[in-house]
Amino acid sequence: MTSVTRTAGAYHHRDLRRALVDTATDLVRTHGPDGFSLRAAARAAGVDPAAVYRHFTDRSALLAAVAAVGFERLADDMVAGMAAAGDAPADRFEALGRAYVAFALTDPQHFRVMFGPYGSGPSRGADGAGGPSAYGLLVDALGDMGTAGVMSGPVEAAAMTAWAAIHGISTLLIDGAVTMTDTEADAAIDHVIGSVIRGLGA
Amino acid sequence: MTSVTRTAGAYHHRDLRRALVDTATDLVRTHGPDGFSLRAAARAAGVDPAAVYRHFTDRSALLAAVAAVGFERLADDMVAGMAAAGDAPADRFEALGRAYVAFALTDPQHFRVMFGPYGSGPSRGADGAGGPSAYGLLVDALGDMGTAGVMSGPVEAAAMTAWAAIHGISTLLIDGAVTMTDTEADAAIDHVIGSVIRGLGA
DNA sequence: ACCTGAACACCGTTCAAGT
DNA sequence: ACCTGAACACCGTTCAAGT
Repeated sequence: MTSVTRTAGAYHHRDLRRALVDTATDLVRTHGPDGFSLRAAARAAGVDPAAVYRHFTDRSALLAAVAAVGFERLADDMVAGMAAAGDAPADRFEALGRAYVAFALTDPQHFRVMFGPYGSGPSRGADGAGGPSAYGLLVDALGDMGTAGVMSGPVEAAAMTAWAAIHGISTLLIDGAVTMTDTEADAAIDHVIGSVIRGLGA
Repeated sequence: MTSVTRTAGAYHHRDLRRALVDTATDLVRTHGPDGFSLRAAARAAGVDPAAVYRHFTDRSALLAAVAAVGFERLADDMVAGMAAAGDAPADRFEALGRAYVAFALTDPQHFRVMFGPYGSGPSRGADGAGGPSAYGLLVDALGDMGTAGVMSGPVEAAAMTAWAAIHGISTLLIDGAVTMTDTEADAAIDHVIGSVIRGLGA
């Protein structure tokens, strides 16, 4: 009898909420926010569409959960990039910026949901996983640069400006606002990141 | 008899294509790209949904036309801002940047369509009205700065970097990625534009 | 407590038919 | 040449009903 090993509350799904977020994330990454549907996510999870409303208030709440997953992954990528970059604050900041752009170019659809009308921004990433938020990492990296004397001025203002530049080049590239070859795009990324670091200079 | 004054081919609409673009633009500006529907645009224009396909291949083609209207308006705003700013190249560039951010904050839904998966970018603005494109204006303004000796380096690279910063702060502000008061937002815009101009400095 | 089934008011798109 | 009308396969959301 399998009923013996069955854990309580695991009749249809051990964790439908988690299953829905996982399948929704996959659907968004492959088909984009517009191609994504609540019904398709329910279908992929093997449940009736109405079952989704037991765990999310509506379609946009499910997309917000997908966005939160994205911010956790982005923060992870930034931490990994900084770890590989070494100890020099400017190097660590550059690695953080490159991880940000790389995430956007690797996973444009996910990135779009994170900054679309759904996800409530990068501070959201702190919830759930308990890790640092993407924005917190940026502020910390700039704070380290200030301490090391390779940056001047208030950290918050510098953070907004640096973030705007890095976010801007990311969105321009993934939205195809400008037609570029891969090598041209790399040069543009280099130029933006170099310009940001020079702009922060003490 | 009214039939005497009727012009040829004006039975149902003098220009259904234009009427559809106008109503679609209004719908996008009030309800956003997601709230917009081809059927609602047809309803507002007083025609059957199927009639839209006589003028546009599909829903996204209609949205692309809305985006093109947006790029024409953006270029107009930039020209007006520069005209009011005077003759100094750096002042004119600053006015251009401020017009860009102001457009995004005033008409966020339209701005979103322009840079979403639909509109094919700002170079599109050159078509139709015959006016200059938003990107062309940016490149020209930077070229003038180079001629005046207040900017160094290649224009194309500088244009991408400046555009990224200005576009970035625009999208971060309208997507609510960071929560700010109006005065904080103004300060952030000032900081970004100042940083861009300083970064261009010869 | 959690999920199903059927229903409602919408979509985008197609195609034959009207004028 | 341009538009209508009806149809198709989808949506998001709600609500009574099942277990």
